[in-house]
Amino acid sequence: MNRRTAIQIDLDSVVPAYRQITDALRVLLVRGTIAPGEKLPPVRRLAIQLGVHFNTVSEAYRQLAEEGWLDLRQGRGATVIERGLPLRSDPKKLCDLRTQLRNLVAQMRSAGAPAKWIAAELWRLLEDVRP
Amino acid sequence: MNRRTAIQIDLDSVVPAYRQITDALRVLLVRGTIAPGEKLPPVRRLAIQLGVHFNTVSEAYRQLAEEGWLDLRQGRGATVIERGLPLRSDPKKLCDLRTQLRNLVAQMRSAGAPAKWIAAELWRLLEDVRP
Amino acid sequence: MNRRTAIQIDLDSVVPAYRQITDALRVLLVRGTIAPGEKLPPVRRLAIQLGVHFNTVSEAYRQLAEEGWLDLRQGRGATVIERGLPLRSDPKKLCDLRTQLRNLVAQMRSAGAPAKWIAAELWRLLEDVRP
Amino acid sequence: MNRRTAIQIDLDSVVPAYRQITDALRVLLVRGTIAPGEKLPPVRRLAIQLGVHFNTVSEAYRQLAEEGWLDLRQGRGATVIERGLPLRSDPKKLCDLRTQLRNLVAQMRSAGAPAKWIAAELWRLLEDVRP
DNA sequence: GTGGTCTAGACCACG
DNA sequence: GTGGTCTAGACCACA
Repeated sequence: MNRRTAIQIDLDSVVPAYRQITDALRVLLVRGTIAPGEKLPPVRRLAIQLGVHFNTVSEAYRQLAEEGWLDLRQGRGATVIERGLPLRSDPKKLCDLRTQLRNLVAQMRSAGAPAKWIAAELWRLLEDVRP
Repeated sequence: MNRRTAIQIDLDSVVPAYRQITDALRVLLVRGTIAPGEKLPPVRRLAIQLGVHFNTVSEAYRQLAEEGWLDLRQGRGATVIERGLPLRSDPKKLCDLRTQLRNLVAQMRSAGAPAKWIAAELWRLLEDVRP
Repeated sequence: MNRRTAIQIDLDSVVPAYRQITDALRVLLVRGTIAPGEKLPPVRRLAIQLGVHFNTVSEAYRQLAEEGWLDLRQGRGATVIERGLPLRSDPKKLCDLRTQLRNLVAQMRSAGAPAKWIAAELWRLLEDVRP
Repeated sequence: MNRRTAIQIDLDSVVPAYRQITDALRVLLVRGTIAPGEKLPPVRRLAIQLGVHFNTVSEAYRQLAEEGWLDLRQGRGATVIERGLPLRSDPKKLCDLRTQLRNLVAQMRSAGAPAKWIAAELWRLLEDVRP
């Protein structure tokens, strides 16, 4: 994990630290910036880098392991699992995420974002993620 | 509020009831299904319909009032404010929502959704909202 | 929860406190000593009674809720769910428990327990549980 | 140790490897499948067979030696000790194992196992062990 | 006043 | 030296 994959978190945010870490790493994983076979830094090291308790990083890793991104074992570190996208599809979760997307779009519109702007944002995100 | 604008909530969901109500109403407001000038049902009536405490509905209305959708003066019920989209733009909030969108897209990809599917979903949502 | 259902835990045991609580309560639930519809004491009160942190009790309740014994909601306490035995059967878990039983019996034999003694113990347990 | 006494472990299990080995061997020892006077395979050979570090196997052997099953003197391999069942009885340990049995039975009932099924399982295990 | 979340710290398990 | 467990304490969400 080098400069290319550095992540940053905001301890003053209402979003819990562990979730910020999970989210940041998931983006890097989806995008392929962190490739299968690579090892993530040890929980304690990353914790020091980010200025958080190691349990906070640990929780983030555990969640990504549950999502099928990491192989996480005692004494063996955290390794990114080899697998191609699309991963195993989880219909129930997808339905839930679709609802979240609907609500998020409504919030964006409510906050004054034009439909065009939202569409443009999404294009950027999907291109980012495509390869 | 008639059949067209009926909303439904799931009391067993992990999403708190008041947020389900806020979200559902916001979608209807953004879409224009509930038009400016209309009155929302009285807190107590909607509460009974949904099977929740009236404080729960009250909280939902308050939040929508804060977002600029409702006029909530004492004893006069909740009236949808007259205003055209786009509303006042809130850059800080938009930035935050953009981050949420990024993470949501990563989660969808992580859950096995093809990029095309995500794009199609968003299309539907934006068209739904335009007219 | 009265004298009949009082439980006791040993803080010096190698078995974690939360598991001792889960185990003790599960026995009472299986046996029917704590009946469906009853309310368990609030986490904080039981915690004080047992001399542990409320999170410890909380974890125990959560686990029992996952097993389908409790309805556990914010602000509404912990209520024993109405349902008849046998509950929904979980084959994978049962297979795992069978393996555990096999190993436990081997350990008992290894510790010097005659086969007859083990059988007698089990009879007592099953009779206890039957109604 | 031949085909009859081959053991298998699951490296993906939550149960640590060394415990799987201890448990599997103890069952064979209690059952008499591995007889007194026999030699267990050398630590390194078994480790390779099972795909684990030899320390893992070593730990398993040590534990069985503590339980009085193996003679483990340096350079002479692991020999099964001559002794008849019942072995020296350890009341304190038995009490603990009885508690474990009680909790295991409750878990089985909780997972949907009928009392009859549990009894049948135990029968099989005890008969298996008797001869 | 209920249960729940998040983070912290001491200690353990495993390789 | 790796990740993991258990308990604690401050604070939050909900009714």
